[in-house]
Amino acid sequence: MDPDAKPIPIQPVDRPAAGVDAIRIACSSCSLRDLCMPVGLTDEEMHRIDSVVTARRKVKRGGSLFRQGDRFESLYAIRTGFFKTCLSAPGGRNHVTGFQMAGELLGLDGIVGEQHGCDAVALEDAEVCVMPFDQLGDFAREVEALQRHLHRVLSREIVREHGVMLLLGGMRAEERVAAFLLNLAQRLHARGFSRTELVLRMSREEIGSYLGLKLETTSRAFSKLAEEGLIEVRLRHVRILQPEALQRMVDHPSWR
Amino acid sequence: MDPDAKPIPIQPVDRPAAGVDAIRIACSSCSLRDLCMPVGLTDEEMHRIDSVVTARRKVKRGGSLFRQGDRFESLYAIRTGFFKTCLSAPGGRNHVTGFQMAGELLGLDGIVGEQHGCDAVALEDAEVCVMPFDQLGDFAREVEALQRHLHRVLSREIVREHGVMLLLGGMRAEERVAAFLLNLAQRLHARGFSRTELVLRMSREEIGSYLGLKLETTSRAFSKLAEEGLIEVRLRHVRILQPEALQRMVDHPSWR
DNA sequence: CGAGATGTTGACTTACTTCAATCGAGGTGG
DNA sequence: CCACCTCGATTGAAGTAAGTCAACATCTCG
Repeated sequence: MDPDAKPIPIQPVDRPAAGVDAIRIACSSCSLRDLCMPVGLTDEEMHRIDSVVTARRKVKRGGSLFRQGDRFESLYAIRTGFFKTCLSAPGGRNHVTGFQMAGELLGLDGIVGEQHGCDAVALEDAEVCVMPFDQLGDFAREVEALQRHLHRVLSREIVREHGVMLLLGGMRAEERVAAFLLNLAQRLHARGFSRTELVLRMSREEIGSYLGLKLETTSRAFSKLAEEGLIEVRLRHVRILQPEALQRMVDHPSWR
Repeated sequence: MDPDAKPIPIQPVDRPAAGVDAIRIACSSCSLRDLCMPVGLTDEEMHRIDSVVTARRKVKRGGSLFRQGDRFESLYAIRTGFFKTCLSAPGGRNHVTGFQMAGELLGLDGIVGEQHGCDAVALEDAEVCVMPFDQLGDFAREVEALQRHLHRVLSREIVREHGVMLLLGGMRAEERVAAFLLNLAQRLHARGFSRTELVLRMSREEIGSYLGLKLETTSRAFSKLAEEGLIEVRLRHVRILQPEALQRMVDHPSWR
């Protein structure tokens, strides 16, 4: 089920892999810099950050970057690919707590307790930057901008989860799916993709788990939204036809 | 509806209020220190923290410590009393995101965005320590232990919300209430109260909002648990009769 | 091409909501 | 002191959204 779980080769910075991707690891020249890192760093500070991000790691589709209970040592910044984070509760049950894309951080819930609090599974072949947390902390004590950035990233995750709680606590199936699609589209758009056309990387079951719905209910909600002319769906391809109408659903849910 | 919303008098450290509570503000001599602050600080560092916590603030039952949209300037550590945090979504709807008690921090979701992301409402007369976040940050850059502590507090909140998402996403009413009661009892017990006997500070409606249930459903769940002999309920007084059985409900929910 | 995974749809069941009536505790004023 | 009121909690009956079970369609990949 999980072909390449743990022993994934680390790509050291001073010995880049051969081939097309043999680029030196450097945040200073990374196109995602504005997403992961604070803006307005001096060259000196930027150079220092380059020394914190020591390695990259590739994760194949279906493989885990880390698992619940693994020793926490690093945060990971996604360079390419798409992840889900999920909790495995006792009894074989499983709950998706989020989906993450390029430029977003993984592992924040591991800081307390020294071990990862969830699984991070790649939904497509992915590559991440490894950021040893001790070094990140050392550096954050020297550079206020980085410290502030770290605090904001943590706080943003708290706010994001508030939104999910709102969704789980008081929206009906179609509204949840609408919120999910708008959120995804907005994040993809911030990365230069279409605001209205998206390809889902996850199954109906994974979406359902995230939204607190069964897969059948999720599927029905997609169909209903399509029937109402708000979206166009064919399997994992979704086109948002009436973003304002979807937004209205999210802003004015029918109860609570 | 809200007798003392905004203009609550600040109690400066160098001019303590007259009367029984005329104690110098000092984390170093605070009984809740182990809950709010990292352990193992030197006297010097402890003294420095005392200079960060510059003021206390009293909030009457029903009053707000801060409101969604207020400018974020400080974190607050609860000294006495009990709070709820709630999001007011457009349309007059309202959702409780958490309940906080002595020794816990309020305002973490305000760090990103420079403004508070929720309302913090006192469920009983309360007093908090005001910790200006800029100063806290300055100090965290000097003392690694404080920095680590801050990171852990933020991370812990993320983990806590994961638990709530699990609850909202996949448990039935009775299981949610069981989880809620056990969590409350555990936190109260860590503060020296009984592990089995508790007085709820919040209404059925507020509990329901937190758990994603209507107040009637919440009430029914309480009654059912009582009927099954797991708890004893009289209004807001709850006695936990079979903690293990409750724990089993939480560990082995019937679906998802 | 065929097998297995993934997605859709229908019929039925269930858990929660909704609406409404009742009860009891706490507070106020005659 | 008690009648009265209000608010929160409880309980019942009816309605509904989502879950469950199952059949079928469609895509993917060896």
